[in-house]
Amino acid sequence: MQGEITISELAKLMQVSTHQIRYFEEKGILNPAYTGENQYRMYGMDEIYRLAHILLLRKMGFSVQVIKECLSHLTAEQITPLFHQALANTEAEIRRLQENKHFIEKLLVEREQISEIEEAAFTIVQREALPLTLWFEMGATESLNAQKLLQHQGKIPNLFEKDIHYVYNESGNVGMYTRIGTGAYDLLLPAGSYVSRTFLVQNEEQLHAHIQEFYAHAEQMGYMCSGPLLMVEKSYLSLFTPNQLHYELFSYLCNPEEVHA
DNA sequence: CTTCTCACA
DNA sequence: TGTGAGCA
Repeated sequence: MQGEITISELAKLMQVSTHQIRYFEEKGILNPAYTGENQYRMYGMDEIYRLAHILLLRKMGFSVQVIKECLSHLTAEQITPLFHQALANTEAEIRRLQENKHFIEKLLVEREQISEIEEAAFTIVQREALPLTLWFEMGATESLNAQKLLQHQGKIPNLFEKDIHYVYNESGNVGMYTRIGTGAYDLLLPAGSYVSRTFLVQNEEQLHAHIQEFYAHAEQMGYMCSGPLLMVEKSYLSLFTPNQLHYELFSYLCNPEEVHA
């Protein structure tokens, strides 16, 4: 026995904590070469390689329990499917991080747009067709409360990171829709011209006031609004404006030419 | 510097 | 699956 190193030297060499090395020992996957008279753990080349292997497997996301089996009785054939699983898991993690990145980018873009919004301005906007999937419906006079959130939990992942579309239909109900990634949808907002207004409110009364104002404006300007009134809530934008919720009201225009003229 | 144990996230 | 505190 010659040339062995102490636990803190091994820790520094492998860029881990001494704690972690003792933890691996407690779990039975890394024993010291020997322990000295002073009870110090001492490690040689074999242990360095073994620790390197352990750290590699940890990086792949394996539990210490699984690593223990890899390093003892598992054959190469038995390990291969585990590696495929590790590959799938890290691909999933990459997708999760990509979504995270896109959301942050979207936040920054929308914050940029907030500052460009003209106060109390009604505008005509062109929209692409927008496929929406239904979350749930409620009476138009009802409001979204904690109980309702609880009842309809789980149907929409990352709800508070989404644009929530309130669609007021003729039968006096409001449908809550979000855009989901793929495939089927319950409602397709047509591409075309919409009259639109974005604003911030602190409470429900202000929101209702804005809705009334929107109707009044549409009538006054002679917009032939067809189809339902639409409202979008972007709760995540409150990150930039505490205690205020961001909304956009809009409605489809069937005669945009007359409005322009 | 090391050891161990305990509580904590 | 680790970390931090406290002790000897």
